[in-house]
Amino acid sequence: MAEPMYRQIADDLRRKIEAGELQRGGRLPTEIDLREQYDASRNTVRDAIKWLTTRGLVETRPGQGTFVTERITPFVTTLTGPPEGGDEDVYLAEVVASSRTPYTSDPRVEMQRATGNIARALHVEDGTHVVSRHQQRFIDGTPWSLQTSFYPMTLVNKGATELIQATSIEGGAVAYLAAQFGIKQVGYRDSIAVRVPNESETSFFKVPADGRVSVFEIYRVGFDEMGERFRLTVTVYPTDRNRLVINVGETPPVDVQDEPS
Amino acid sequence: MAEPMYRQIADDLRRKIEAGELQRGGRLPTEIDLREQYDASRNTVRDAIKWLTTRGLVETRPGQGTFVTERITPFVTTLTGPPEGGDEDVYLAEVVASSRTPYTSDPRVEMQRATGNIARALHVEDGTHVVSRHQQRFIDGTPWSLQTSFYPMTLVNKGATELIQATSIEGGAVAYLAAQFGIKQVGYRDSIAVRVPNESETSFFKVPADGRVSVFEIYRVGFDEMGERFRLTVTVYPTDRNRLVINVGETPPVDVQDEPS
DNA sequence: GGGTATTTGTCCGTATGTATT
DNA sequence: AAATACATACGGACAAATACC
Repeated sequence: MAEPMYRQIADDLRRKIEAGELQRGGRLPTEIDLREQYDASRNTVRDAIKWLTTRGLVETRPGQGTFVTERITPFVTTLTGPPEGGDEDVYLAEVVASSRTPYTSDPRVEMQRATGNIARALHVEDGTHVVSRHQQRFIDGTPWSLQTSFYPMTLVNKGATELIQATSIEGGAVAYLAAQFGIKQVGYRDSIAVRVPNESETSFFKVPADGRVSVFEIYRVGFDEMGERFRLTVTVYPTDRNRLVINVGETPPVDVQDEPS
Repeated sequence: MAEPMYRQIADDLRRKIEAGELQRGGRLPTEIDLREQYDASRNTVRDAIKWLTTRGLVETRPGQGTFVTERITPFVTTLTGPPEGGDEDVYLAEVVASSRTPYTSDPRVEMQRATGNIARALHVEDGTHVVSRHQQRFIDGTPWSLQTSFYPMTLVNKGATELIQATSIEGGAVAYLAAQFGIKQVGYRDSIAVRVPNESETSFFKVPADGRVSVFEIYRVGFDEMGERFRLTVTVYPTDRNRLVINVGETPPVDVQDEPS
């Protein structure tokens, strides 16, 4: 018995799913039925289902059954854009171009002390005062991303008071800082990691609480003309419904069939 | 009883881990000990451990025990580079710069027919003949990425016979095509997704077979001066040991403390 | 190398709770 | 309210991997 029984059951079910014997979105036999079908105990059948669940092949719904997961048509986010641009405008342009309806919540603004990653990314001392602006973004009503931007409090002291208003900044904060204070963004750097979502993220994105859907965590640091870091934006996207795109050099426009499936 | 018992146990253990009561890399009490400690059954304790395992907080080793996972110092891959550059040289430069030792296997070369994603990405008909070159890459002996490049067979017919040699191409395939055949890469596009690794990937990367560590899958399409797609490179990186970086505009060099942890 | 103790992995059966139809 | 289906929890038995003597 090289393979444990629950793995054999899982592999057989996976084969049936991939062969199309079990349709996308379709319901699997109940645990009791599978128990008889494979001559195993219900717990062993559940182990097999759990194995498939971890791999995102099926999902269970109490009272209803176990279902083959449907493929989500991914939303595409392009990370490369004009160096002087903020994130908001790029985001809006893309979403509108794909004829979807975006919605961004009003920001929750907080005064904080930068610690750990935040301080390191902004190149400030641990404990430095910063403004954080946190927003939720939706597309067609689906929760899409959580975004938090951090600005050194020194910008506010210099008069950039819009940063501490709990309303969206017309045209975006980056354009506001450029137009009003001459702080022009000449470049930015993104650092992309993948991690398990925390509790508030799972509840906002409505992903299963068992941590099998991970999230992209993107740190974007903006540089001004002196090479100083004047903002940090941390954006979190669920990996199950998002795809990131990067263009370098001369690239023709994306067309529909470019999307891998 | 809002929270199930196994969640309460898991939360308590997580708290102890995050508070430092259980050290990184340290061993948890045995399942039997935890069973007595929390006055639960061994299976319930195991459910709690499974919950923590899915979130990457602990890992189990048969015959040894359950351990708090250690943080892996991530390797950083910069996706933005010179538009005319291949991937190999950039990769080598980065690895050498961080004083690590890279190793790339000789390629496994196959003649294939492009289907599905491959055909779509190259903008060729389904079933078109292509050359695939598959390589394994290591850093300091650790498996780091799996890479497969696809080239239309028409390039070989035009004389680019190095593509079908099962040896590394000196200076990289992109430079070879530019120097010998005038096929200059003027830009490329990366499309980044996250998915669960398949069986050969879990075994190569030595990640747990239960699918809780996912992988980056990056499709890189190269464009020539006519805007045509002449190569596709698919690279897979485990997300637990890799971080991707993108630079746009003018960005100062990375320094050590930039690394989020 | 072999044997033994320890520890996690697999599998069973059963009972009860909770969500949905 | 009743039926259905998955979720939680218990206890027990044996297997497999590892460490240690």
